[in-house]
Amino acid sequence: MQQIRDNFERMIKLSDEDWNIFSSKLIRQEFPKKTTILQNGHVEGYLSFIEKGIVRYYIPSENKDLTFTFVFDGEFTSGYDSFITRIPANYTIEALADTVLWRISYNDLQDIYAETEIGNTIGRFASEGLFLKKSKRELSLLNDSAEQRYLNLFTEQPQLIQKIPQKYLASYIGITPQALSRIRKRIY
Amino acid sequence: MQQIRDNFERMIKLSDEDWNIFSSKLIRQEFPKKTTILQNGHVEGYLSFIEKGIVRYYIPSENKDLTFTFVFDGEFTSGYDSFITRIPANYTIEALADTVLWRISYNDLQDIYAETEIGNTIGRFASEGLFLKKSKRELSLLNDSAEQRYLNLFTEQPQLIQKIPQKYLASYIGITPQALSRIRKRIY
DNA sequence: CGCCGAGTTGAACTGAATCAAGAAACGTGG
DNA sequence: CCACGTTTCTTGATTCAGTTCAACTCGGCG
Repeated sequence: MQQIRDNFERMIKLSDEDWNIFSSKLIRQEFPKKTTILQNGHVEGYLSFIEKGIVRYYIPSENKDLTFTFVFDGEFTSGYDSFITRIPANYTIEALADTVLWRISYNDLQDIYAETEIGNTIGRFASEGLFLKKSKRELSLLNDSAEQRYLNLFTEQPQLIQKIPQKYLASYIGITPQALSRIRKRIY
Repeated sequence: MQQIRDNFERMIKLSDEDWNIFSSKLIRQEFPKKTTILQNGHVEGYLSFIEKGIVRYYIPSENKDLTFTFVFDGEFTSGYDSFITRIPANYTIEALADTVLWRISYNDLQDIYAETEIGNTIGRFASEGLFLKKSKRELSLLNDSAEQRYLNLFTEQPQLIQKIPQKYLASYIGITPQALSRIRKRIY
């Protein structure tokens, strides 16, 4: 839990009182490897903080899934568009490794928004952070070649290349597993 | 101005008092067609609301610019990543048509965040909206063909195709002007 | 009227998709 | 802890969408 508070306090000063209100709503939940955290077609009920684990977002499809996000220890995870809009998600979130989440429900978070000074500030910082992440990704998808995007993963997220099956990485980069295999061959 | 208030009130109830505090900080500013709103390399100083006009975001480059965003009447515009982080933007924002903005400066907005109950809520909604926009775009870039992305513009933003030079649309879609010309030929 | 940038068209080229088959790694039950 | 079956990864051949370079047309504006 201290990990979560530290994470917030990188952005904003948090009084003990505000923290107590917020943390009293957090629920700890474990997801073994390969289990589903949010099912495609359901409304996201939680904003979650990852104590430990890896999480993958993907759009399921008969031919092949489209993986578009990974999240790691120490970050927030949520089907955030669904969480905000209360529209069912068109993607599934699963644990790629054994994962431990601290979660706050939608209703509890709304209460905090309404009741505490700090709630909306936290919500704003979370949204801003997610926006920045997506902005970077947009430019990478428009500007960089597939090979460049793969190399970027090395510098930005080395854990990723160790721990995540190539077929998911390939999808995330925006190419087929075959193409990624050939890029790797070319590089080494 | 009423337009801006209406825009906020689609998201949230706004007391006259809160609105007065907020709107007292807004500055009206005009940008003739083809003028620069935010110059590459500068820190974004404003969050702006577009009363009238069209705005283009692009990364300048010797060979060819990369256009990655358009914004229209009735929406917010800002080099928001730069605005949040206070890091100089690596892109330029320009008026594609004669444009009228209502702007709030960074410092004034921070005061509002600090002083009013409603400030952070507004900031949160703005950030959430921008996040949703970028999320959609990510999936479109990963999932759709160039032709599909062009067709999507018809249904989602028909004004765009009328009013914006094809070379900018091509860049936004992620292809060359030549490729877009051929797609158009194929379709009609 | 002449110029210039935008758009179009053609030809050659390239990165990645697709289809297909074999090799390696993985996990599950005996 | 091994053996088997399944999934993942690799490699090859072919096809395709989009790039690049180049030449030409069109339309608007000085």
